[in-house]
Amino acid sequence: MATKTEIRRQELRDKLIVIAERTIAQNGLSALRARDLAGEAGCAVGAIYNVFGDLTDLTLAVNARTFHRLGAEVAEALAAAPEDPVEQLVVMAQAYHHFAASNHLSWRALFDVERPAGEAAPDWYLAEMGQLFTYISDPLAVIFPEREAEELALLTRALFSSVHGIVLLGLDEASAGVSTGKIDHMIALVLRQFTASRK
Amino acid sequence: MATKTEIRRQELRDKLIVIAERTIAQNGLSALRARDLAGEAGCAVGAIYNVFGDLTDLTLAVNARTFHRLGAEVAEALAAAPEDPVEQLVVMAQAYHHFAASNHLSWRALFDVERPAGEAAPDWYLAEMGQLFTYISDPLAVIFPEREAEELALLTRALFSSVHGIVLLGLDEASAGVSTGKIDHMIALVLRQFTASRK
DNA sequence: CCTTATCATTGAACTGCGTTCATTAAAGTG
DNA sequence: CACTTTAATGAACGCAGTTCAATGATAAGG
Repeated sequence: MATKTEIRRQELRDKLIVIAERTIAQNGLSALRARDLAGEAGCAVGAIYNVFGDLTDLTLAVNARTFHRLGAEVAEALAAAPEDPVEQLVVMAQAYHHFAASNHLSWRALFDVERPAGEAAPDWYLAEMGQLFTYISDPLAVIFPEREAEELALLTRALFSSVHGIVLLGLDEASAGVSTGKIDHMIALVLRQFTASRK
Repeated sequence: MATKTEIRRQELRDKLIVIAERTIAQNGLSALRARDLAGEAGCAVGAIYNVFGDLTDLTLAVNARTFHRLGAEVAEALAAAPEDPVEQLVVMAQAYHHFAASNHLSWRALFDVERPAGEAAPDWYLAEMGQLFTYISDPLAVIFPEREAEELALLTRALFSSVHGIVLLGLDEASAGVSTGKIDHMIALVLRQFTASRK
């Protein structure tokens, strides 16, 4: 067994993830450079490639952590939310917005990472995404008890995508000085209006 | 006057835009390379920089045309739509989806182009966007006659963003084989449910 | 504990990109 | 036609990600 080596590799792996996480959070995905990374980690550039296939793999490792933090914040908001299912949707969506706003560059890296066309998303992504969808579909099932499971699934995806779109385009302009309160307002407007007629 | 030169430059400009448009449409923004471009246009690499500041400027020129085509298709769909304002919204949103699906890589280039942080969007972008927003806010004003202008503007942006989000995430998976019909379904679901309660 | 074979680490070199700018060619002018 | 001014050229530059022959460390056997 190669314990010495394995331990060192694991330590380097962790160190690189921490550094990459900070770099992305502070300066964005485009600021992630192999030489800078090696310099900060005190290793050779080649060492990065002993531990990650390429920089995209490293970015995916960072993204997994980011997505996990996102899921945790949404779950936390849901736990503190009132019983009312509409309010739960609003609270979760605004938690999503809050996370995206407070972790803008890390959040963008979730979607800006290069993904080979037509390749399946990683398991951790599907798992976290499934968890988010459950948070949404549960209150939706209460609001729309008559709807079939299949249609509820479609509604769930549609609502998630809608909130995502509002946050995405909203933050684009928020960086140009548009108020963040308007985004929360739009989210609430859409969700409340969407659920105003429960059928 | 430098007519000879100006004509040549204009011709090169047009030729480069056509080539870049085709390259982006067929192989995506990342396939746009200065040397390939010069090779296809039969000019020197440096000539590109006599006519465009950089490749981003060229991309923006292509994007202006793409956005204009998008606006025209939405307008065309709206012209052929029924009187009912809800149906108009659905028809326009599905036209947006159809354009994005049929021009996937060109459509993505609209959003994937590098934009310097905190810099104002180009005029043509704001103009086309304003036009799209008008198409949306007109039927919305009919559906929600009680709402204030400010809130209607917010609703307009929110609905556009929602449809955009549904199309964006939907096409991501559509490239992995998910049906395009589901996207139309989600759009209709959201818009119909959103407008089911007119207050 | 030393020797040696195996494996891991290193960083200079390779490739590919956008962009520049000294050189060369063309255009305008008297 | 000579000459000045202006434009076009493409080799060269800088800066990325990635590789791999050379170097160093580790584990196994005596």
